[in-house]
Amino acid sequence: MRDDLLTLRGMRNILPREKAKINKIESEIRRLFKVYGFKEVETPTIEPLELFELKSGEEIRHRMYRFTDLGGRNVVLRPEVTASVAKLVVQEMRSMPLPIKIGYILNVFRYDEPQHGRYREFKQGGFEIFGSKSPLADAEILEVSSRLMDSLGIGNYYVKIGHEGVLRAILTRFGVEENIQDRVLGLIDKEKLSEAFEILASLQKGVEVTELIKRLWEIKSRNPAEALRKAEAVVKDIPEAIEQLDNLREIIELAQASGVGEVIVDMGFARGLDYYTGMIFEVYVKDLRIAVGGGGRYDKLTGILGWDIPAVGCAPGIDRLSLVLNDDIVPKDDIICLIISMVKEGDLLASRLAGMMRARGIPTMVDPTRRDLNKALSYASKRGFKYVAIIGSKEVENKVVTLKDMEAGSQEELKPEQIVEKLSQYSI
RNA sequence: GCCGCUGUAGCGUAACCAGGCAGCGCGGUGGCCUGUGGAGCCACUUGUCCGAGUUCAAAUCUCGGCGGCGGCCCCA
Repeated sequence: MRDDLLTLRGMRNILPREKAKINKIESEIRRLFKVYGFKEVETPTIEPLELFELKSGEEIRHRMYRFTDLGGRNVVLRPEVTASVAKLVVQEMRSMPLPIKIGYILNVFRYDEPQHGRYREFKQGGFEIFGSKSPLADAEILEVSSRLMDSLGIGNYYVKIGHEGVLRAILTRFGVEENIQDRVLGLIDKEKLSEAFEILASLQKGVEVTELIKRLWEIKSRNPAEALRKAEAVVKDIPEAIEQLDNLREIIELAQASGVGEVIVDMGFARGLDYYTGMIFEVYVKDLRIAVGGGGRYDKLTGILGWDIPAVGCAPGIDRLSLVLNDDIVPKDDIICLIISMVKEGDLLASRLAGMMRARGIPTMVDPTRRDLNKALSYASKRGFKYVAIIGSKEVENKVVTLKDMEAGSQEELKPEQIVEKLSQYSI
């Protein structure tokens, strides 16, 4: 293989076994689209650079595949889908009744260093609800994320949940501007608290705000009620923050009522995307360090694009789900019968039989090689086919086909119609 | 962007530490064997990631690049 033609770093070929798992995950996601009323859409792979400069956050921004197209436009391969879908809704769906529920399954591109579960091209599913501020919408997003895990048979997962509104309410109370808030939350997200505090200190915001954030940041618990109680005690003098906490409590209660699995509340949790305004979460599988999905509320994003409606959504990571999925979740599907025509005069009968089988939906293959019967049987054996249909000069003469059961080793001479009938139980 | 491990045929590996003819298994192709001997036998197929350095001699030692795997960061 010429090494200048090798697959690019971070890109990969997806082989049949892996692809079958991915298909399984996608079909579960599409089933949930229908069960929950999300309409699937597709957005362009290439978007204007500006779309993601707006609110996607520093982390994603400097990992974009960006280039100038032949028309001189600054463009990127989408690093995420939410901004595109928000734009789609603003651009195309202004006359639709709210709420608008949109789903997607699309590939995205980020120029990260590849490692376990991280590629430069990967696939996300997505569930987005536009036009509702209600905690019911937040809870539904948590519910559908959780339901996907259940329906894929992934039991050992938990949801890490936080709320950017609480932190933002505190910062707003102390007069910190929004773009500074984005930076501070970004640093808190990276657990670089001291750097976040340096920014606040340089703005002369006093020690009180850093103290509040620090105490809030320390609250992490598997017991949501307990975490919320502690958080309330911290922000008791800031009504706007209390309001946000109440919102989080309501969301968690609704989510648990609908059957969301284990929840861990983390008040110091922020996310790298700047557009989040409220509840945020990530889904983790135990024993795997990386998130298999995430999401949150982003009430300001569509406003920037020209239609001010609240929104909440999530994105399951299809490749990462595949990583934790057992191979045996996908049924083996393979050819049931290999038709071997040993002489040229048998080809016509072979074609006729193959046509009849396939019309009935029986997975059938005609051996196209005209090799020794031994080798053809060897091929069928290695591939695990259930039956071979042998057509030689003897069969042509008697207008029959020898059907051999590869597992039992037995065989019988049958008319083509009889073979179709016998194997019709395998039709798909 | 940073760090660690690693790189031998299509795949899996031996030889590497301690420099001296690159070997094996699987696969693939062709042939032999009257059409079921799903086997066997024979033959063929293809390789030391790239580039410098040390050396009489480099798959082996050194350096750099590239790739793979993994970790940090971030996420999906």
